[in-house]
Order: sequence, then structure tokens, then C-alpha cells
Amino acid sequence: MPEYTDLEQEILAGLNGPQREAVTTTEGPLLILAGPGSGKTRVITHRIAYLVRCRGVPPWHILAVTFTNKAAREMQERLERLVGLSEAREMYIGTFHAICARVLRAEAELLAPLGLTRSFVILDTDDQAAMIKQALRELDLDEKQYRVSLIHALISRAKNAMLSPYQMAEQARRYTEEVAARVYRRYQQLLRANNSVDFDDLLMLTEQLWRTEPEALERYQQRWRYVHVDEFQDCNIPQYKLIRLLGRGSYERPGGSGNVCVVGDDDQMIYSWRGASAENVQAFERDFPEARVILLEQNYRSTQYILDAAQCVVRRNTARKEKRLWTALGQGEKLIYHEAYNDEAEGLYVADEILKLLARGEVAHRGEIAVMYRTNAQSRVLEEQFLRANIPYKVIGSRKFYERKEVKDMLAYLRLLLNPHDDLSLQRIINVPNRKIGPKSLGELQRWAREEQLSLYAALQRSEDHPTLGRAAKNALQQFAQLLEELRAAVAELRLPELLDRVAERTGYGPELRSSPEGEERWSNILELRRVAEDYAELETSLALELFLENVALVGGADVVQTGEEGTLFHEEDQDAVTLITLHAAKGLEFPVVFIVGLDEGILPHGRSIDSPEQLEEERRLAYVGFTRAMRRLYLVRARRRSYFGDVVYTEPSRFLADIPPDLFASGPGTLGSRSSLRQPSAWERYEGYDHDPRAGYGGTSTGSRLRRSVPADTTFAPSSSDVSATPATPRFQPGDRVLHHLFGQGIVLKSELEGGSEFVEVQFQGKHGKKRLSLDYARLERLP
DNA sequence: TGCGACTTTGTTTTT
DNA sequence: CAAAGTCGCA
Repeated sequence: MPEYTDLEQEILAGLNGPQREAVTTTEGPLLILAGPGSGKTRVITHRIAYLVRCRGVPPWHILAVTFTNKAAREMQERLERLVGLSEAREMYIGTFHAICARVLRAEAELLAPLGLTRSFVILDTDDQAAMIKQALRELDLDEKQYRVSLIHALISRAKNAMLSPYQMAEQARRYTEEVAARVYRRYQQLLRANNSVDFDDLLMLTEQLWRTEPEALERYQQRWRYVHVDEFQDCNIPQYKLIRLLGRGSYERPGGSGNVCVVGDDDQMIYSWRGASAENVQAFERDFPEARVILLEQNYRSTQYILDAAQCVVRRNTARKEKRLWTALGQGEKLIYHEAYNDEAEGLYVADEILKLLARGEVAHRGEIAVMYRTNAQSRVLEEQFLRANIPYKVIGSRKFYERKEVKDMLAYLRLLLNPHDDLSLQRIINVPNRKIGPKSLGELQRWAREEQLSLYAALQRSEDHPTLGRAAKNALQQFAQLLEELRAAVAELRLPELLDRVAERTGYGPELRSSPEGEERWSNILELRRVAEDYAELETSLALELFLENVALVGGADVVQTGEEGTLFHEEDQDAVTLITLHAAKGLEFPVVFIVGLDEGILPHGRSIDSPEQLEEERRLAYVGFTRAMRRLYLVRARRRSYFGDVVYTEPSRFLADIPPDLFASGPGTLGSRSSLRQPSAWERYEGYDHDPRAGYGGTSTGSRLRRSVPADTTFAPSSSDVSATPATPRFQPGDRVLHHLFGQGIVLKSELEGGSEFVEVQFQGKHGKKRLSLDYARLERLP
């Protein structure tokens, strides 16, 4: 046992042997292979604390790369607690994309030859699509034949393989790829002409810069002498090269400290579709042959049954390193399997279970519960049921908010203020709100701008000189040009939130939205955006604008949290809520209780992956990631039929369920409750008349008991007397009563009826919510005088 | 030019 | 079932 100082003791307290070894191995490359729940984040943060506090490494030498902004934030917070606020702030913790954006802005002079300035714009997916569309049009290609999404995917794949358009064309195996290479070329030109980059460019350009500008690379090697990479298994090639360059330099020009610590788990590699390469680990061992390798196999998160089930699913993969995950937490509770009638009933079951968990006190806070699914679209049914059941929830990973038209329009205005030659943004808002500059005038302006080699903005300013446009059109254009000038001048006077106000008012966007009842919700989204902007109020406005826009572009998926049916953003101070999240976004998180829904063939594994063995293995890993998020209790849920593309389809249980030994379930495949579940419904079961559609009576006893019956009484959930649906003898509400609902606001009761012992009311709410039918078992309605 | 009714088309996962 | 795109009419 080595001797430790008091300080070391403090930092190493509570760590096991391998973890300690990882923390104290500070010099040289280090590869940590860490199973789920093995405390890898803990190891990284403690290692950094150890470097700074015990080894006297100045905090600005520390770089930590994470995969999501959320993970970065969490790491930052943990470090603030471990090493103190001011020191933690001097470290650099961020995603690859954020780091690259920062490097590229700092080295902007070197980007000038490419046509980029310091204030380049980072395009989001929609903008990229718009740009590709434009490229397609300019090349006279048929948008029907070459779908934007397909071309986009091909281009992105090429970029992730670090291919130039020329190289892509050379390597094209199919005609479509050849076409895509042509589009790629034009797309890059458009990006540069717009002073913009896409996500892939951020990585590629930084790699290129470091590779070709040795002095620049050296500055960063000096600065970041201790590099940490979380979720290493999900790095793609450019990302790996960035790490290699920092830690080891290029093959021609070696350099760097070699202090690179990467942490990963091949069983959790779920981004190969984004270019994550399974060879990362081998590449690392090749490029850093002296690397120490440490295995973390003790799991501190989950109980044994959960771990066993997870391992049974992933173990069927070929080409993986066998790990022996174990836990000291004991067997725990068995898994709970439920097969619902359809997707709606699936949501209802989850909502119902959650209410029971809370009612029985088995879970103290809603925040301890998460519901996970394969595709974002699956959240909708769940949301509907949660709203009806009055369960507060938050949806993680939906970009809905930033995809709203009004939000994008406002952002386009802001971008334009920072970067007037952003043609894409200008096109977007030139006629929003309506300024009588229609497609004809715009088209003519664009044509002219191209001819004269001007940006749209410049063309707009000189529109008086345009040869053919009519008086009315010119006036409209001039007026708009003046407006933009005025707003640009306002950047110098106002703080960011006020600038937003000014833009909303002067463009007429705000007044327009507020003037109609339908605009009300959209206006509130703009206010929501303003709330985000408040965070930047202290900064000098053009800097604030830059950071704000960058943040908006780079936050994605896991960072955007949305609540309620309005799609408004979720704020920390909001109430304790159940988490709805995709399996991808759930990586790195943990919850005491986890529901995984949609365990059907075609959903998980996803239908698009079913015919490729590699992709199927990835689906398996995805399931593994999901299972291992659960600490105490894991529910696996599926629906026998679900609406898909508008019509109803029958599904088979996921093949992954069959990989789990029956004795790990409290109820489920192979046990009393649903022995039939692993085969297809027989013909007579499919017959319409076979157990009636629960939609006929939502929340009524028939549905409730049917659901309950399928969970055998000998499981954890025997229906108790404190059941949520206490039966009223007489109706509480009458038609004409004025009521208040915490989400829908005020309304008037139209109808009240008793059905199967539960009271249902139909309420006409004010505003956009309209008429709703609510079950008083769940909805909390207050009577107003 | 502008809007509304119609058809068509498409659902993985995310920085 | 939605969103997006097309077409026709005012």
C-alpha cells in the first residue's frame, strides 16, 4: 500500500484500487476501459483534482473533452466543488465542437484564405439542408431524385472520412455518390461565401489548421498539457486526429506532452453512424504504445439483476472485449415486463405505474424516474398520457424549441447584425414579416447580386442601381436596408436582451404576433428566447451576440429540455419532473427507476438496422446503454400494435427480450403474466373483437383492471387500497362550473359523467387548448367561484 | 402576389 | 398522422 499525504488521501477517499491507479497515473498516455456505472466521470474529475492539487499542475494546462454540453457542465460543476471555483474556471472543459469553434475563432487570421472571418456562423441542420437545396438547384439537379437528406448524409459521411469533394468523387462507388460529391463542392463554396461552417467543418478545419500550421498547434500543445477525453469510444476520425495531434503531434512532426487520458467502453459505442470508429482503441494503442491500460469493472450503480439482463443482451455481440461487471449492491429487484395493447396503452401503463410508485412512496421524487425510447417520435404518446394524468415531465433532446419558425426568424435577424453577409439569414427574413418583397423581387436581387459578385446584403444596399426592378420594389428594398442599418447601429447601444426587444419591435415582428390570438404562443416563444439571452446581458453586446448564437447552434439534443405541450424550455426552478429521453441522449445518466418503452422488432432494434449485422450490434449496445441507466428498478415495456405511418401495425417482441433469461423477470416473458408474449398474436387474437380498444374509455375501470390483470398479483405491484382511482359516488362538477387547470388555465365544464366509478368532465378551456375530456382520477381541477 | 385546399411523402439516433 | 410541397384561384 503506497503512502499518501493527507491531501492525496482526501482526493482518493472512496475510490477502489483501479480507480486510484487511474487517478495517480498522471504522466503519459492512459487508456481506461470502464464499464457502465464504474465511476469513470468520478475518475476523470478526481484525476484532474489530483493533478492540480497534488501535482501542482496549473489549471489552464487542463483540457477535458466531453460529448455533450450537458456532460461538460456537469464536469465543470463537480470540479468547482473539488478544486474551487476560480481554479475550475481556468480549465477548459467542453465538447469537441465547442473547443474547435473556439480555436477557429482565435486563429481567424489563418482562416482568411478560406473566406472565413472571426464571426463565422455555425449552421444548424436546417440551415445545412437549405444550403444543400440551393446547391442542388444551382447545379440543376432534380430535388426529387436526389433527396436533400440523402445527399446531406453522404456529404457528412465524406467529411467524417476527411475526404475533399475531389477525393469523394474519386472514391464514389455509385452514381449518387458522384452527384453528391458535386453538390458537396458547391455546398462548400456556398458555406464559405456565407462566412459559415457546418458541424463537420468545425472538426475538419481545426484538424487541418493544426496539421498545417505547426506554430499554432504548438501553442495548443503548450497550453493543454493534460488532455482528458470522455466517451472515447464515440470519437470519429477527425476527433481522434485532434487528440492525437494535441498529445503526440503529426507523424511528420512529433510533439506534445503525451499526457492523454481517454476513457471509454466499447459496449457503449452508439454513434458509429456518425463516424465513430471501432478502431479508436486500437489506434490509440498503436499511436501511444507506452499507454497504461486500466480496467474498471466494479459497477456502483445498478443491482445485479439489472446488470445481468444488460450483459445478456450485449454479450451476443461478436468483436467485443469481454468484461466481468459486478456489483456489491446485491441482487435487487427483478425486471418488470409489460406488454400493452397498443402504443397509447403503453403510455397509459407507464403513467399509471409512475403514479403508483409515487403514491406508495417507493419513489420520493419524480426526478428519480426516466422513460427512455428509441426515437424522438415516441415521446408524443407518452406526453399525451402524462398530461392527462397530470404528471409533470420534461422532454430531453428535442430541438423543437429552436426549430420553431419565430425563433429561427429572430435568430436570423441577430445573425445578420453580427454578420451582414450571411445571405442565408437575409433570405430567410427579407420578407418576414411581410414587407412586400416577394419571391420575384428577391430572385431578381439574388440574380443581380451573383452577377455583380455582391453579397445579398450589399446588393440590397445598392438596390437603387438595379436595372430592372420597379419603383415599388426598390422602395421596399431600400426601406428594409435602412431598417437593418438602424438595427446594426443599435448593437453598440443596447444590451443583448434589449437588442432582442428592439429587433422584435422595429421589424414589426412582435406587434404582428401580439395582434392575433394565434400569435400569442409564438410571441411567448420569443420571450422565452429573450430569457435565454438574459444570461448574456452582462457582456459587451457584440461579444454577447457571438456567444449567444454559438451556444444556440451548438446546444443540441441532450442540452435542450422542454416541458409541457407548448414546447417551452424547461427551467431549473421548475418543479420536479419525470424525464423523457432517447436512449442515445441517456448515455452517461442514471436514474433509480427506468422505463424502456417500445421493445418491439422494428423499434428497438430499429427497422432500419435490422438487415445489417453491424447495425444490429449497435442496437444491442443501445439497449445495453438503456438497461444500465437503471439503478434499482427496470421496466421493459412494449405494445402489441402501434400506429405507424397513420395506420395500425402489429409488432413482434424485440429479439433482445428473448436474450434475457426468464428468471430475471418478476413478470414477463416466460412467467405467468404473459406467457404468450414472445409469439405473434394468433388470428383470432387479431380479430377486432378481441379485447376491446381501451381508447373507448380512457382511464376507466375496464382499462385499469385490464392493465392490472396483465401484471400478476404476485409481483411488486399488488393493487392496494390506496389506489389512485378512488371511486366517487356523485359527480363533483356540473355543467357550467368554472374551473382552473394548472396547465390549461380557466375553463367551463360542459359535461360531467360517471363511468366505471370514475368521473369524467368535458371542459371548454379558454384560448388555444379548446375542449378537453379529463378524468378526475388524474386531473387536478380547481373550482372557481 | 397571397392564400388556402389539395397531394405527396416520409420516421433513427446528434454535434 | 404530420409536414412540406404543389396547385389553383382570387
